[in-house]
Amino acid sequence: MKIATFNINGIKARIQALGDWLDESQPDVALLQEIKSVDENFPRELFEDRGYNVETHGQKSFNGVAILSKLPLEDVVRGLPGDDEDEQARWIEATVVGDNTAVRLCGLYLPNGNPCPGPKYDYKLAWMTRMKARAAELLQDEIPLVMAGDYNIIPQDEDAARPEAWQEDALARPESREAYRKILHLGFTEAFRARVNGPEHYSFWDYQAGAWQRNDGIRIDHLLLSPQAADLLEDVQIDAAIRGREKPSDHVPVWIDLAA
DNA sequence: ATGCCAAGAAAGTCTTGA
Repeated sequence: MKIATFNINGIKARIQALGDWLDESQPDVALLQEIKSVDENFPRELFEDRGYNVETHGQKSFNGVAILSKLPLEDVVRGLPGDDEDEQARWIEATVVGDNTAVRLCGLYLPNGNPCPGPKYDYKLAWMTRMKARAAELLQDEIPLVMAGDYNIIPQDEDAARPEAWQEDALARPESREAYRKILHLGFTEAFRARVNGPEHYSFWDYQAGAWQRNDGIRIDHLLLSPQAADLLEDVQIDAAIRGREKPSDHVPVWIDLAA
């Protein structure tokens, strides 16, 4: 079961690039972030025509997450549980049933948190505390669980081309990394680092200052696997070349293959 | 790089991103 995460930075602006990538990459599941669309305006027929089931959790202008899946999507949850006041669309869950096992999927768009310090950074850290509680709850089911998306976290210095430029940034601050590790330490395996060591592996390049051409990137899109999911991991890749195409997102897809 | 590019909402030029 091929499961991808992709921050598309606006569905309207990414119809061509996203469609081309889906046709080539043929993921069974694609967890999308920053659809920047309300549910009613999401062009679901573009994906249904390709054989995908579509579930969205959108909002006007900003944020918004979606799941595309060739397998039926069951037990959909929209919004990160734990705060009824939170109106930002950053979390969606669903279950798919593969040939060998069911898999619980969480698609997430973790808050950026800049500028920090400040209220946006407080929101980021509070959101991560809430995510940890939800993750702990889901782990109790002891079925394969995949939490994938734009974490807006640079886990370690080797995950940035210029780590010194990010030292004071909400993506790399010690408090951010600590909150990320607290989630990991519930028992998750970060798929990419389970398979690939070393620097120069990125999932985001800024549109400005020729960041892509200079490979001035950061790795902030991650797939976290529960123990039951980690045991099924067969492959993990970053589709970096997508970033060099016409009208790209500033993020690229990251995907895993699970023996599910 | 405390905003070089991009997207969205809107019809000016903001806000947001990371």
